[in-house]
Amino acid sequence: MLRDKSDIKPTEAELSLLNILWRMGPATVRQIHETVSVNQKTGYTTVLKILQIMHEKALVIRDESNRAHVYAPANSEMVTQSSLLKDLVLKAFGGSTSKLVMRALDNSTSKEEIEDIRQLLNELEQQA
Amino acid sequence: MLRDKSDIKPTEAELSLLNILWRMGPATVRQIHETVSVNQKTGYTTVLKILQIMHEKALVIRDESNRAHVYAPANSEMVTQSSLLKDLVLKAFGGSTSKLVMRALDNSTSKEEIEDIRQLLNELEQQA
DNA sequence: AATAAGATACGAGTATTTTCGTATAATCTA
DNA sequence: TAGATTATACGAAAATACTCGTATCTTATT
Repeated sequence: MLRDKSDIKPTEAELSLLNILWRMGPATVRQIHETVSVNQKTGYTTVLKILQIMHEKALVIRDESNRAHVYAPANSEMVTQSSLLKDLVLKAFGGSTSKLVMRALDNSTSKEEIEDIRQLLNELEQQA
Repeated sequence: MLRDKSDIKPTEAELSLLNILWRMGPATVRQIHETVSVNQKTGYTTVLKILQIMHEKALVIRDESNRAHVYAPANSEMVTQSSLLKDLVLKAFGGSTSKLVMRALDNSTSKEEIEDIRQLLNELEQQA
Protein backbone atom coordinates (compact mmCIF):
# COMPACT_ATOMS: atom_id res chain seq x y z
CA MET A 1 0.00 0.00 0.00
CA LEU A 2 1.39 3.34 -0.99
CA ARG A 3 2.00 5.87 1.69
CA ASP A 4 0.67 9.37 1.61
CA LYS A 5 3.15 12.15 2.29
CA SER A 6 1.14 13.15 5.31
CA ASP A 7 1.18 9.63 6.63
CA ILE A 8 4.85 8.72 6.85
CA LYS A 9 5.66 6.85 9.99
CA PRO A 10 8.54 8.48 11.83
CA THR A 11 11.39 6.26 12.97
CA GLU A 12 12.29 6.12 16.65
CA ALA A 13 15.00 8.75 16.39
CA GLU A 14 12.67 10.97 14.40
CA LEU A 15 9.87 10.56 16.88
CA SER A 16 12.11 11.58 19.75
CA LEU A 17 12.97 14.81 17.91
CA LEU A 18 9.32 15.44 17.12
CA ASN A 19 8.53 15.09 20.81
CA ILE A 20 11.06 17.79 21.56
CA LEU A 21 9.63 20.09 18.90
CA TRP A 22 6.08 19.65 20.15
CA ARG A 23 7.25 20.52 23.62
CA MET A 24 9.54 23.44 22.72
CA GLY A 25 7.90 24.85 19.65
CA PRO A 26 10.01 25.83 16.61
CA ALA A 27 13.70 25.52 17.37
CA THR A 28 17.17 25.55 15.88
CA VAL A 29 19.37 22.48 15.59
CA ARG A 30 21.45 23.79 18.47
CA GLN A 31 18.47 24.14 20.77
CA ILE A 32 17.17 20.73 19.83
CA HIS A 33 20.57 19.18 20.32
CA GLU A 34 20.92 20.74 23.75
CA THR A 35 17.60 19.30 24.79
CA VAL A 36 18.41 15.88 23.41
CA SER A 37 21.72 15.96 25.24
CA VAL A 38 20.05 16.14 28.62
CA ASN A 39 19.12 12.49 28.31
CA GLN A 40 21.28 11.01 25.57
CA LYS A 41 24.74 11.65 24.29
CA THR A 42 24.34 12.33 20.60
CA GLY A 43 26.54 14.31 18.26
CA TYR A 44 25.37 17.67 17.01
CA THR A 45 25.68 16.61 13.39
CA THR A 46 23.68 13.49 14.08
CA VAL A 47 20.75 15.59 15.17
CA LEU A 48 21.29 17.89 12.21
CA LYS A 49 21.33 14.99 9.78
CA ILE A 50 18.17 13.46 11.14
CA LEU A 51 16.41 16.80 10.88
CA GLN A 52 17.57 17.12 7.27
CA ILE A 53 16.18 13.69 6.50
CA MET A 54 12.95 14.56 8.25
CA HIS A 55 12.77 17.65 6.09
CA GLU A 56 13.15 15.53 2.96
CA LYS A 57 10.39 13.26 4.22
CA ALA A 58 8.27 16.29 5.02
CA LEU A 59 8.03 15.36 8.67
CA VAL A 60 9.22 18.84 9.56
CA ILE A 61 9.17 22.22 7.93
CA ARG A 62 11.98 24.73 8.31
CA ASP A 63 12.51 28.41 8.11
CA GLU A 64 15.75 29.12 6.28
CA SER A 65 15.57 32.87 6.42
CA ASN A 66 18.22 33.01 9.08
CA ARG A 67 21.54 31.26 9.06
CA ALA A 68 20.45 28.86 11.75
CA HIS A 69 17.42 27.15 10.29
CA VAL A 70 14.39 26.94 12.50
CA TYR A 71 12.61 23.59 12.48
CA ALA A 72 9.00 22.88 13.30
CA PRO A 73 6.82 19.77 13.11
CA ALA A 74 4.93 19.40 9.87
CA ASN A 75 2.03 17.74 11.64
CA SER A 76 0.51 18.27 15.05
CA GLU A 77 1.18 15.90 17.89
CA MET A 78 -2.45 14.86 17.68
CA VAL A 79 -2.33 13.94 14.02
CA THR A 80 0.88 12.01 14.48
CA GLN A 81 -0.41 10.16 17.51
CA SER A 82 -3.54 9.18 15.60
CA SER A 83 -1.45 7.98 12.71
CA LEU A 84 0.78 5.87 14.93
CA LEU A 85 -2.25 4.40 16.65
CA LYS A 86 -3.89 3.59 13.36
CA ASP A 87 -0.76 1.78 12.31
CA LEU A 88 -0.60 -0.23 15.51
CA VAL A 89 -4.28 -1.09 15.33
CA LEU A 90 -3.72 -2.55 11.89
CA LYS A 91 -0.53 -4.41 12.65
CA ALA A 92 -1.24 -5.77 16.09
CA PHE A 93 -4.98 -5.58 16.77
CA GLY A 94 -6.50 -6.89 13.58
CA GLY A 95 -7.90 -3.45 12.81
CA SER A 96 -10.00 -3.25 15.95
CA THR A 97 -9.56 0.00 17.83
CA SER A 98 -11.71 -1.11 20.70
CA LYS A 99 -9.52 -4.14 21.21
CA LEU A 100 -6.55 -1.83 21.49
CA VAL A 101 -8.35 0.43 23.93
CA MET A 102 -9.42 -2.45 26.09
CA ARG A 103 -5.92 -3.87 26.10
CA ALA A 104 -4.48 -0.51 27.05
CA LEU A 105 -6.75 -0.20 30.04
CA ASP A 106 -5.54 -2.25 32.97
CA ASN A 107 -5.72 -2.16 36.72
CA SER A 108 -3.11 0.58 36.90
CA THR A 109 -5.63 3.00 35.44
CA SER A 110 -6.53 5.57 38.07
CA LYS A 111 -10.01 6.64 39.08
CA GLU A 112 -9.48 10.03 37.50
CA GLU A 113 -8.45 8.51 34.22
CA ILE A 114 -11.44 6.20 34.24
CA GLU A 115 -13.71 9.16 34.79
CA ASP A 116 -12.08 11.15 31.98
CA ILE A 117 -12.58 8.29 29.59
CA ARG A 118 -16.22 7.85 30.65
CA GLN A 119 -16.78 11.49 29.93
CA LEU A 120 -15.31 11.11 26.47
CA LEU A 121 -17.46 8.06 25.77
CA ASN A 122 -20.54 10.07 26.65
CA GLU A 123 -19.56 12.81 24.28
CA LEU A 124 -18.87 10.38 21.48
CA GLU A 125 -22.21 8.72 21.96
CA GLN A 126 -24.08 11.98 21.71
CA GLN A 127 -22.40 12.85 18.45
CA ALA A 128 -23.32 9.52 16.91
CA MET B 1 17.56 0.65 29.48
CA LEU B 2 18.27 -3.02 29.08
CA ARG B 3 15.63 -5.17 27.56
CA ASP B 4 14.31 -8.28 29.16
CA LYS B 5 14.17 -11.41 27.03
CA SER B 6 10.43 -11.48 27.43
CA ASP B 7 10.14 -7.89 26.31
CA ILE B 8 11.81 -7.82 22.92
CA LYS B 9 9.92 -5.69 20.45
CA PRO B 10 9.25 -7.64 17.27
CA THR B 11 10.07 -5.95 13.98
CA GLU B 12 7.32 -5.44 11.43
CA ALA B 13 8.09 -8.60 9.52
CA GLU B 14 8.26 -10.54 12.75
CA LEU B 15 4.97 -9.14 13.94
CA SER B 16 3.25 -10.16 10.76
CA LEU B 17 4.42 -13.74 11.26
CA LEU B 18 3.34 -13.68 14.90
CA ASN B 19 -0.10 -12.60 13.77
CA ILE B 20 -0.29 -15.63 11.54
CA LEU B 21 0.81 -17.94 14.33
CA TRP B 22 -1.71 -16.54 16.76
CA ARG B 23 -4.41 -17.08 14.20
CA MET B 24 -3.32 -20.53 12.97
CA GLY B 25 -1.72 -22.01 16.02
CA PRO B 26 1.58 -23.91 15.76
CA ALA B 27 2.62 -24.29 12.15
CA THR B 28 5.43 -25.30 9.84
CA VAL B 29 7.37 -22.88 7.70
CA ARG B 30 5.49 -24.13 4.67
CA GLN B 31 2.11 -23.45 6.22
CA ILE B 32 3.18 -20.06 7.40
CA HIS B 33 4.62 -19.21 4.02
CA GLU B 34 1.43 -20.24 2.27
CA THR B 35 -0.58 -17.96 4.48
CA VAL B 36 1.80 -15.08 4.03
CA SER B 37 1.65 -15.57 0.29
CA VAL B 38 -2.04 -14.84 0.16
CA ASN B 39 -1.29 -11.18 0.70
CA GLN B 40 2.38 -10.65 -0.06
CA LYS B 41 4.84 -12.22 -2.40
CA THR B 42 7.70 -13.39 -0.21
CA GLY B 43 10.20 -16.16 -0.78
CA TYR B 44 9.98 -19.32 1.24
CA THR B 45 13.49 -18.95 2.58
CA THR B 46 12.76 -15.40 3.64
CA VAL B 47 10.02 -16.62 5.92
CA LEU B 48 12.27 -19.42 7.13
CA LYS B 49 15.09 -17.03 7.92
CA ILE B 50 12.88 -14.66 9.84
CA LEU B 51 11.51 -17.53 11.88
CA GLN B 52 15.06 -18.66 12.62
CA ILE B 53 15.96 -15.18 13.79
CA MET B 54 12.81 -15.04 15.88
CA HIS B 55 13.85 -18.30 17.43
CA GLU B 56 17.24 -16.85 18.35
CA LYS B 57 15.49 -13.87 19.89
CA ALA B 58 13.13 -16.20 21.71
CA LEU B 59 10.10 -14.67 20.05
CA VAL B 60 9.00 -18.13 19.00
CA ILE B 61 9.57 -21.64 20.21
CA ARG B 62 9.87 -24.58 17.88
CA ASP B 63 9.38 -28.30 17.95
CA GLU B 64 12.22 -29.98 16.08
CA SER B 65 11.08 -33.52 16.60
CA ASN B 66 9.94 -33.81 13.02
CA ARG B 67 11.84 -32.83 9.93
CA ALA B 68 9.62 -29.85 9.33
CA HIS B 69 9.98 -27.79 12.47
CA VAL B 70 6.79 -26.57 14.05
CA TYR B 71 6.83 -22.99 15.22
CA ALA B 72 4.69 -21.38 17.89
CA PRO B 73 4.65 -17.94 19.49
CA ALA B 74 6.71 -17.68 22.66
CA ASN B 75 4.32 -15.15 24.14
CA SER B 76 0.59 -14.78 23.91
CA GLU B 77 -1.00 -12.21 21.68
CA MET B 78 -2.17 -10.42 24.81
CA VAL B 79 1.29 -10.11 26.31
CA THR B 80 2.74 -8.89 23.05
CA GLN B 81 -0.02 -6.38 22.50
CA SER B 82 0.48 -5.01 25.99
CA SER B 83 4.19 -4.73 25.41
CA LEU B 84 3.74 -2.87 22.12
CA LEU B 85 1.24 -0.53 23.73
CA LYS B 86 3.54 0.18 26.63
CA ASP B 87 6.26 1.06 24.17
CA LEU B 88 4.01 3.41 22.21
CA VAL B 89 2.71 5.05 25.38
CA LEU B 90 6.28 5.87 26.36
CA LYS B 91 7.47 7.06 22.97
CA ALA B 92 4.47 8.98 21.74
CA PHE B 93 2.18 9.74 24.68
CA GLY B 94 4.58 10.91 27.36
CA GLY B 95 3.85 7.82 29.40
CA SER B 96 0.15 8.51 29.73
CA THR B 97 -2.03 5.55 28.91
CA SER B 98 -5.22 7.52 29.24
CA LYS B 99 -3.99 10.03 26.66
CA LEU B 100 -3.46 7.14 24.29
CA VAL B 101 -6.87 5.71 24.98
CA MET B 102 -8.58 9.03 24.48
CA ARG B 103 -6.71 9.58 21.24
CA ALA B 104 -7.66 6.15 20.00
CA LEU B 105 -11.33 6.78 20.56
CA ASP B 106 -12.91 8.86 17.87
CA ASN B 107 -16.24 9.30 16.21
CA SER B 108 -15.82 6.11 14.23
CA THR B 109 -16.23 4.16 17.44
CA SER B 110 -19.48 2.22 17.30
CA LYS B 111 -22.17 2.12 19.96
CA GLU B 112 -21.32 -1.48 20.73
CA GLU B 113 -17.69 -0.69 21.22
CA ILE B 114 -18.51 2.20 23.50
CA GLU B 115 -20.67 -0.08 25.58
CA ASP B 116 -17.96 -2.73 25.80
CA ILE B 117 -15.46 -0.19 26.99
CA ARG B 118 -17.89 1.20 29.55
CA GLN B 119 -18.36 -2.28 30.89
CA LEU B 120 -14.61 -2.71 31.24
CA LEU B 121 -14.28 0.62 33.04
CA ASN B 122 -16.86 -0.51 35.55
CA GLU B 123 -14.99 -3.70 36.20
CA LEU B 124 -11.70 -1.86 36.61
CA GLU B 125 -13.25 0.54 39.06
CA GLN B 126 -14.58 -2.22 41.24
CA GLN B 127 -11.20 -3.86 41.45
CA ALA B 128 -9.51 -0.64 42.58
C1' DA C 1 40.96 42.49 7.08
C1' DA C 2 42.13 38.35 9.42
C1' DT C 3 40.83 35.02 12.44
C1' DA C 4 37.58 32.49 15.26
C1' DA C 5 33.12 30.70 16.02
C1' DG C 6 29.21 28.53 14.48
C1' DA C 7 26.20 27.04 10.86
C1' DT C 8 24.78 23.59 6.93
C1' DA C 9 25.91 20.00 3.53
C1' DC C 10 27.61 15.83 2.46
C1' DG C 11 29.86 11.37 2.28
C1' DA C 12 30.63 7.38 4.35
C1' DG C 13 31.00 3.94 8.09
C1' DT C 14 28.14 1.05 11.18
C1' DA C 15 24.13 -1.41 12.67
C1' DT C 16 19.80 -3.52 11.83
C1' DT C 17 16.29 -5.55 9.08
C1' DT C 18 14.74 -7.89 5.06
C1' DT C 19 15.59 -10.57 1.19
C1' DC C 20 16.92 -14.71 -1.19
C1' DG C 21 20.29 -18.03 -3.51
C1' DT C 22 22.87 -22.04 -2.75
C1' DA C 23 24.57 -25.97 -0.15
C1' DT C 24 23.37 -29.84 2.20
C1' DA C 25 20.55 -33.18 4.63
C1' DA C 26 16.28 -36.00 5.10
C1' DT C 27 12.42 -38.23 3.13
C1' DC C 28 9.46 -39.98 -0.34
C1' DT C 29 8.61 -42.55 -4.65
C1' DA C 30 9.19 -45.15 -8.71
C1' DT D 1 18.35 -47.92 -4.37
C1' DA D 2 18.44 -43.87 -7.42
C1' DG D 3 16.42 -39.75 -8.20
C1' DA D 4 13.07 -36.25 -7.16
C1' DT D 5 11.14 -33.65 -3.58
C1' DT D 6 11.23 -30.98 0.46
C1' DA D 7 13.45 -29.62 4.61
C1' DT D 8 17.02 -26.55 7.28
C1' DA D 9 21.30 -23.85 7.54
C1' DC D 10 24.05 -20.37 6.15
C1' DG D 11 26.19 -16.51 3.82
C1' DA D 12 25.66 -12.46 1.78
C1' DA D 13 23.33 -8.78 -0.88
C1' DA D 14 19.90 -5.00 -0.53
C1' DA D 15 17.29 -1.72 1.99
C1' DT D 16 16.79 1.18 5.89
C1' DA D 17 18.25 3.62 9.95
C1' DC D 18 21.71 5.84 12.72
C1' DT D 19 26.08 8.01 13.57
C1' DC D 20 29.65 11.21 12.94
C1' DG D 21 33.87 13.47 10.70
C1' DT D 22 35.19 16.79 7.50
C1' DA D 23 34.52 20.41 4.08
C1' DT D 24 32.69 24.65 3.28
C1' DC D 25 30.15 28.72 3.95
C1' DT D 26 28.42 32.70 6.93
C1' DT D 27 28.76 35.68 10.64
C1' DA D 28 30.98 37.73 14.60
C1' DT D 29 35.12 39.55 16.87
C1' DT D 30 39.50 41.73 17.28
